[in-house]
Amino acid sequence: MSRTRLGRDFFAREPHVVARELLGSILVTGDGSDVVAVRLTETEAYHGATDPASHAYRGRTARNAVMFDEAGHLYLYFVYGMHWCANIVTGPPGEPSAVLLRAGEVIEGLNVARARRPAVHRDSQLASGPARLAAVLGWGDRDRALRAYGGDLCSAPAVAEVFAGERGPAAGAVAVAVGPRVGVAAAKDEPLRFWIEGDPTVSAYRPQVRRNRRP
DNA sequence: CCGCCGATCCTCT
DNA sequence: GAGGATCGGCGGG
Repeated sequence: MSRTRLGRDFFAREPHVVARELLGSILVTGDGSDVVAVRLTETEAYHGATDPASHAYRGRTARNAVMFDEAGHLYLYFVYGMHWCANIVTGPPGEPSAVLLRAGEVIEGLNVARARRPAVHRDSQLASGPARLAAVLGWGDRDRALRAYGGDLCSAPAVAEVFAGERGPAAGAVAVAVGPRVGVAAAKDEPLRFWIEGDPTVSAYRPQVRRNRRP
């Protein structure tokens, strides 16, 4: 079966538009016996320099430089000292916007995915969260992530391998739900998180909580 | 099922 | 120094 690859034009639009239309599309990594394909079921939009929750809010740095680059680039962001999250740069051109890939359904390479997520009991939980999704795709630890990007995580080399899906909102096949983003303290009530209504692979909602650290 | 908590480390203040 | 775009384990109801 041949799949239509999403190109730069698809990604070079407002992040909330891309985030919504990305639902149901298929992200593929690996080759040969390593192939894993995920149908995206949950995304979040980050609106460039005007969005206080965006990593580009305080201007360009070495770490967020890729967000100022061309739309379509997939990059990994290291969070909480141990997890990686996959994002795709979006437009409009000149604005450092991005879409965070929050969850998906593994539709190819189930055994590879299970091996990368040994603690999981139900397949619907394999990629039901941004760091879980990244792990399933092979970017769950530092070595793998570095290998995937040739040592420079902040400048992904190419347009992400994302293909149009048949079970997405574009085909009218699913209902899209919208709500607040997860895990962000700033602008936390903005409805910029999109997911496929009723899909079991969507992550459980965890409202942002501020916690005291140990003394 | 729900809520709390520790782990872990890099970046920017 | 502080504080994350998180996850999984544990304890209680």
